[in-house]
Amino acid sequence: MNPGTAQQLTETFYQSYDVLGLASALLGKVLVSDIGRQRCAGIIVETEAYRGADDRACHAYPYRRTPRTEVMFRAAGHAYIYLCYGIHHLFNVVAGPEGQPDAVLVRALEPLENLELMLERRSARKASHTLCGGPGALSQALGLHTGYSGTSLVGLNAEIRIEDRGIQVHDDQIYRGTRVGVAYAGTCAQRPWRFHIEGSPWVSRAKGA
DNA sequence: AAGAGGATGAACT
DNA sequence: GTTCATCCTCTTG
Repeated sequence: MNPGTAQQLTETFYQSYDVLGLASALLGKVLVSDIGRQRCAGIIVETEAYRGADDRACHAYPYRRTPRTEVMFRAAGHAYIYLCYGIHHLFNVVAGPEGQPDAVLVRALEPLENLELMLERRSARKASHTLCGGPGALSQALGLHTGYSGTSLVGLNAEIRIEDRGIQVHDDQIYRGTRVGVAYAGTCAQRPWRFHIEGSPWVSRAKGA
């Protein structure tokens, strides 16, 4: 695609990867929120994969349906947003075909558009790696919250969407390691299902990461 | 009906 | 490095 143009990711894009493939394919893509007539955007630099079939760290393991996890059973390309520790709204992209409860957690963004609004939402004075570094932080910066869980990321009217703006990320630029904060998941915690752009200063610096 | 615990972040020392 | 805010969701009784 031409540099400078923005191509919204389609249903076909989301459907053409399994959850691990999508987690790495989303690196370098641009997460856009168009909420309250104000647009914010950031480049996805860190993700984690969660798989309902066999991953104890996934809320929907083992294919567990609850009102909250129901969204993960939908087709790829929806938002799954839930509340963590009573405070933080964590944004995920549903992956896999309908009936397969997989999702990609977006953990960090490089701020790209409308830094003013992000700073205001975060009560911050200047941009640093903490502005969008961490799943709760980036959701707050973009105005994402549980009220948007289940919404589609596809289509002209999507308030939350992901775009390809021609940023290339090669495989050898992708760091792969263990996920953050999933020690309770036993051996699943050792799976290298966390991905981030090597050397990016915008990656989260969570404990145990 | 009640209780436990969590895919975190901020403000401390 | 440590502490703790804060409340929803799920499990159990």
